[in-house]
Amino acid sequence: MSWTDERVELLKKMWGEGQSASQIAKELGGVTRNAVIGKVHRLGLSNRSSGAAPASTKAETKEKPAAATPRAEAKPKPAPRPEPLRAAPDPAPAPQPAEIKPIPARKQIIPAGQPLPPQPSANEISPEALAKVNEVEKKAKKLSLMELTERTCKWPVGDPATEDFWFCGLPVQQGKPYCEAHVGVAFQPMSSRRDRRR
DNA sequence: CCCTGATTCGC
DNA sequence: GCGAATCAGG
Repeated sequence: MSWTDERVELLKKMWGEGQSASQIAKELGGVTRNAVIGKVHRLGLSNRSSGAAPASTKAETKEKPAAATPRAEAKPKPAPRPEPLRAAPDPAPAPQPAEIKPIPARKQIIPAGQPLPPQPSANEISPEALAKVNEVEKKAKKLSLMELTERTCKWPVGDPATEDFWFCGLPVQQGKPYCEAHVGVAFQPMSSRRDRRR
């Protein structure tokens, strides 16, 4: 893959929105996060500070005081970040890019991708599996929607309409959207579902 | 371990 | 210009 105008544009857009290099890489496809980062630097649109807030979980600015790298020795590192001139008082803290509106006004839509959340309905599920879940939920990482990744259990817990709502977040089972315990209640073998009829 | 961005340097 | 390898850190 090469950096066509379209791809560069998407890169700029996503980077501007605070997306991580790896997320951008996945979106673009055919490139690694390294490639994305490299491109970002070459484009000179490194520091994401345009008066906008982090927008995402992690979006800090790293500072390199002087870490002695084994290979290169002399590294001219003058001004890390100028940003002096510009008398612009501009008190407005939130510029509003006018395009990023991930979450509309909606009430509380649950999350996710596609097959997700069947809350355990207390019945129809093997007692063992239920016990397991209840046990695991205590150890859950209680992630917010934004914190979910491909490797975190996406099992929702609690009432979305309440503050007491979170996602399990434990390590998922290979290829599944949930952790082991939740996979247990999410994927019922047809056989065991039968005769459990109340 | 998972992840983040930053930098270097051979291609 | 590109990006893997590496570094530094959360």
